[in-house]
Amino acid sequence: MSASPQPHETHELGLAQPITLADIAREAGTSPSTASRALSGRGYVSPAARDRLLAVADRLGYVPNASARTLKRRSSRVIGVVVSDLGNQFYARLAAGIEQTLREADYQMMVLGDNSEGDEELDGARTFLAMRAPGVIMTPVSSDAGELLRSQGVAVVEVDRRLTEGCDAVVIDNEAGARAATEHLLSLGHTRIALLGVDTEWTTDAGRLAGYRAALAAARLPADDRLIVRIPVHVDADERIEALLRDERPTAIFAANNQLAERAWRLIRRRGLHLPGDLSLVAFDDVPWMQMVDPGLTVVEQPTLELGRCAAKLLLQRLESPSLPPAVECLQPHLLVRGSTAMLVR
Amino acid sequence: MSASPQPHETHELGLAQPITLADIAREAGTSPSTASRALSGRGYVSPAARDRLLAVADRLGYVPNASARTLKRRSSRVIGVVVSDLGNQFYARLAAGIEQTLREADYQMMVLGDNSEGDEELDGARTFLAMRAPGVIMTPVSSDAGELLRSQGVAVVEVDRRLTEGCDAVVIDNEAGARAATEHLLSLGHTRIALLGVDTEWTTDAGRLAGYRAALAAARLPADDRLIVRIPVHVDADERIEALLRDERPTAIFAANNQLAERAWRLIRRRGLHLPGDLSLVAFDDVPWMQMVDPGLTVVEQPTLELGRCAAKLLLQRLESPSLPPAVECLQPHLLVRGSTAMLVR
DNA sequence: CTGTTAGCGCGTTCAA
DNA sequence: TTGAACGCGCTAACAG
Repeated sequence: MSASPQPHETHELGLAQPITLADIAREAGTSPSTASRALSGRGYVSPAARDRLLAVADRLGYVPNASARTLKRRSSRVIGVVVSDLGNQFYARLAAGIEQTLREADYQMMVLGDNSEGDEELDGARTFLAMRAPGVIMTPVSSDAGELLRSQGVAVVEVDRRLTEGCDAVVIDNEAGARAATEHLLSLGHTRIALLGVDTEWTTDAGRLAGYRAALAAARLPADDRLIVRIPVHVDADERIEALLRDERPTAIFAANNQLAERAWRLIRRRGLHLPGDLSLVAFDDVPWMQMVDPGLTVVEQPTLELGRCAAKLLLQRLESPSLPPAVECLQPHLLVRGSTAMLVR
Repeated sequence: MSASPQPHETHELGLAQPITLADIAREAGTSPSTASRALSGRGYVSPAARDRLLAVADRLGYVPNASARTLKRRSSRVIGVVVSDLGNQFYARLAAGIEQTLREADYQMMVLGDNSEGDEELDGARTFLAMRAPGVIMTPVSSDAGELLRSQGVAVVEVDRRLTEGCDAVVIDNEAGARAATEHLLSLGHTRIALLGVDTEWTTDAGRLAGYRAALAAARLPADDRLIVRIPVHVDADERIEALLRDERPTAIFAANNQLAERAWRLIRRRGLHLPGDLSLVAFDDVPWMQMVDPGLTVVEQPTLELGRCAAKLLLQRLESPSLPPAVECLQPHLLVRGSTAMLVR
């Protein structure tokens, strides 16, 4: 029966190969199946046997082989997350929100960054397919990845942007946010308001552009196309912004994301222009530096952490009930006025 | 033989179960082993068979089952990374550096955050053990995780901090950096220089403290313990910093990491103090906001991305040659003077 | 160069 | 309540 106590004092310096269910079963004098039931907590095991097994497992530092389990169960506990850029605080925060609710449900998060590149996104999808991830959350670049995933039965939720019809998604009310920003500027007397955006058809950019336009239209102001600067992904924004500053001289700028806001802010400063005296600036998405600079930036704040949490919840729900109709959540941003916007003095 | 062409027009809306090596072998009229050899590129396969196999695999969108492969090979292509806080730009950048060189070597990175909690770090280690990760890179909190990992034969490299003797590591020359910062302050005439650090025995904090002390000693200045504020992890720094500002009034502060620098900066501003007129401030570790605020912060800049790259390289090397003696790389930081430090006016 | 055989570690029948 | 047998998908021996 059970062998001698065997202190087994840690530090098995050699290439101690991992102990398996069979090992602990043998040590506890049961069959592997019983050990499996005891340690995975599914199926009947007598309390006595369970205790014995648990004790042995603990003593030997048993770590279940995730690959074997995944292979058998045909699904892992890893949820894939693919975002545009992990270095951007917006996406980092989004991931933090996701991670938080995922770990409460005992799932592992694995984050990958595409660089807003469809190819890398597709690679990521394949990685998650290979790992048999039951679900993936992404800020979609192209719909290829999502379609591939869904065609293989993995649950997908799109977050921040919405690209695929019939897919779970959680987004921000971009139009409302952009409209609020623009209206704020209009209320301060600005009429030459520039929009700095990304040139894509993503719902984020399209929505923010629409909100900007709507606000102008409501104020019966014509939209001046020269004031609408839409910069393609991966194109250096600085030139375009400089040209705007130099040639068009708006009295106010609405920057549609934190990245563009940063570029604009730096160029404004480099040019020796002052906020808000020479120019007003509003950013979509609040990140820490915007509160630290002087004057602080007026922003459209988004509930970024909540965005992530919500996406994770949606995914979890989908995993439980695959046949539910697709859900789309829309969270509200809100305007936070700081010092970078002021009354237009003429 | 091979069945009818089968267009297979995507959108297999059902729960299309993943296709396996057996599927593509059957379709190509070979045995699974040949298919394996062809697709994994190890072992002899006739060009003809290979082409056929590759074509079928491509057509069917074959994605190898990572779990099965890992189970068989007893090792995965996933390298674990565990850092203190993914939200901190320092760690984010570190991870970016790691990811970069890892992917060049065709490894996947999986990042986990402990919150400078030994427990969470240990959980992370178990996760990677479960996944059969061949190696792990970490900013160590306690040596338990590393020891567990190494006892199971997984390669470990410590980065930023060094905790375990005989372990590969890549660090910054903390002492030199701190000394440069303090000397800079001394050269400006400051004598009441406070140190804001973390209260641990980690090499980062110990090194920075030592550098600070060494500079004072070299200037034949006594170290005033009331000016040395060491804040334990997870303790709110604000109170301690406020007390320092209120009760001790140093003329200069050396903040030993970006986090503490941010807290200090905010409190200084809230108190209505001006940099560098009322107080000089130097930070260890440069992050973007430090250049954006006015005045910009004088910092000890570290090659963070390179730190990550270097750690990954070390790991890769260890994986190739497990028997090499442990290597410890030490990178040099350097002082970058901006506007937050100035001559002491009395 | 190819196919057959066997087994990685685990979970899940099914009988006992 | 337990154990024996099987198979998840892939790869490594070994024959052929």
